[in-house]
Amino acid sequence: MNKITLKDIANEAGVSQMTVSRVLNDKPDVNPATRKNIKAIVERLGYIPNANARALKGAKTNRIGVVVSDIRNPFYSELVGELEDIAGYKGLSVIVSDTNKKLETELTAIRLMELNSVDYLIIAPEGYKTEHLDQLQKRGMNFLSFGVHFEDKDYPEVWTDDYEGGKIVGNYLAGIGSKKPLLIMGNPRKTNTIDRETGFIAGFEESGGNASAIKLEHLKVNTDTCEAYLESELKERTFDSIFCYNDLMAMGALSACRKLGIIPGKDIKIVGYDDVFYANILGLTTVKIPIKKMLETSVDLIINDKREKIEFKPELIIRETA
Amino acid sequence: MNKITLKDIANEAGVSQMTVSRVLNDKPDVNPATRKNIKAIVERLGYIPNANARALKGAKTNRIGVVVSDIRNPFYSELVGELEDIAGYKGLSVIVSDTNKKLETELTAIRLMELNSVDYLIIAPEGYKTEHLDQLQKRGMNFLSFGVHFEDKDYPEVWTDDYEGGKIVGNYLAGIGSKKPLLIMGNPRKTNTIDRETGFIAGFEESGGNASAIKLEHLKVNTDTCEAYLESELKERTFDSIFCYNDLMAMGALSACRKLGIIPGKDIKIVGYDDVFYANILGLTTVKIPIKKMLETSVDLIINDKREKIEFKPELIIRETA
DNA sequence: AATGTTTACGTTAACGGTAAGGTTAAAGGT
DNA sequence: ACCTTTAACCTTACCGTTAACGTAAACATT
Repeated sequence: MNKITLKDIANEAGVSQMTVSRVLNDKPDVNPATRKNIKAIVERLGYIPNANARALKGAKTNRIGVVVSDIRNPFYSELVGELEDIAGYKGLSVIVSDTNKKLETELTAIRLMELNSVDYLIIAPEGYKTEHLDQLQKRGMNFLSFGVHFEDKDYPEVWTDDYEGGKIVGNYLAGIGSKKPLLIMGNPRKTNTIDRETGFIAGFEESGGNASAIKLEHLKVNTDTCEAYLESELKERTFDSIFCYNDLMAMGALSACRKLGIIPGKDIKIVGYDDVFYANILGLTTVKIPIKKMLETSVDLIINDKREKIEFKPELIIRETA
Repeated sequence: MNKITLKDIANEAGVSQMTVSRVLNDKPDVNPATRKNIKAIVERLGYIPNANARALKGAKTNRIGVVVSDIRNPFYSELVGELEDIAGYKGLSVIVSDTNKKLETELTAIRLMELNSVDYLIIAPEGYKTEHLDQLQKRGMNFLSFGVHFEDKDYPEVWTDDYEGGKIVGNYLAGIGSKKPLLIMGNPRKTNTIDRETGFIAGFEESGGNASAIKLEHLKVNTDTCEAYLESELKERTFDSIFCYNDLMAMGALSACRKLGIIPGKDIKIVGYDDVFYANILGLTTVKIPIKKMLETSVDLIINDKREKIEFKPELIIRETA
């Protein structure tokens, strides 16, 4: 690769490297004329400062890391996309890593981030374990937990009220006359799952539903859609509505319906979670998470080192499937 | 952040930094016993080598960059996801940047990559301009153009035959009796667009269609779906099939159909391009691009510095919408 | 005229790692 | 017993940048 260094600029301008460095970092103690001249040379030669050398000196790298569990899940790819927008405006590079069940654990993903010396780190924690987050905190990493709330920890966090999210769905489905809902949830050890479940049950009862009629299933989330399961299950019709842990699973349900000739919204009610872009395309009723605002808040918190916990509220988006 | 350095390991082991370095890089001239001991200490202390210092010395950073135009487009997020899988196995970190029309151009994205001293760079070029790619080549960057074929350039490339892709759709739609197809394409200056168009026209005629009946529209790609356009257009029914530049646009068409009560596959034929995950969910007939194989090939080419151009063949996936 | 003050630089050392070359003690050869 | 070889280290210098400190000249102050 091309190697234009500070030295080259300094030689060209007839000054020391330090003076160039000062110009580049907008520091004082430089004659305005010299400054202007150096800037012109930098421009002309197309000099790009070496981020590695900077990082080595302990200066900011302007890199922000995100750890997500599956970039192919639209919720996360939208998250990354939004973050890139926001970060871009602030001159930050985004480094993405997904934990991707196969080999990599969240821990190795985090190591990767440290390796690349990110200034900030946003983690959408997959699990319920917090050891690695505790470690991060001890080591002084400027990170934030996104989407998951750890009651007893003092990490900075930005998340949505999952209990409330479940509840508005429970209220709604009971309200439109569902008697036997099926909940297709994800990992039962995640607080997100538990909150959405218990919220749903509470809401369903509150609006006159019979909680004991609720059927609960825990399936793998992500790209493993619940399609296969549903195909067999849908035939028996032991339920009249489905509430899915996320839109991806709901899309699996929609797909199964289509194959079986069951019309969502009419024959069966289906509700997802996340309000992903495709939910709109598909007419999927879902729970919207204000991801853009949450990310703006997250970036604000993290770059200004505000150690706060901020909860957002979800919102029911009613479309055609329920 | 925690700062365990080579020096710390060296002190602990009672050897010089260089010896530790040799162990870490699997180089010779170290006593097996010493090597074992050092490895144990490294493990125990959880030492992570500083990638910046390495990069500064001109060593490999093990970072691979990808430049895509919109991570929210499932084609690209799947691309990134696959790449992370492949790269992960090889111990590479992936740095993502999207060019994201708003501010950032492809050029700044590329600069970002240089800034972060990636060893390799995969670019899915948005435009038809090649100056920045030429520059990259001159500067000796190890990059590869993904998905776009530049006939007269000698960049390494991996792409699919877009002409063929358009042609199989043209053949197919004429074959199932479409008389008046509508093509909804993207940027008319991209070779991808042109090839898919001309391929379609050729295929349509080849299978007995009347090419002059084809209606052609160029709309913005990406998240700006063609929904609004279609809603008004679909009412008049001046066409009996739609071939979209990509699945995202086809999903917009599907959505418009759903809102207007038009049944895809029955009332109108719809074909997309890319065979994104959601195409399967939606039953969308589309053209499949062997993205996984292409990426494996890309990574192989780029890390082994093979300067080749490799073309892949697309495949028609027939589902319910056509 | 001698002494502070300010401005605009330059010098040095360090960040953490590695390539290149030097050093030492033991082993081997004659 | 002396020389050569080799294994297994160590030392030095440098990658590009910047913090901290140093300094010379210009100007102001008494």
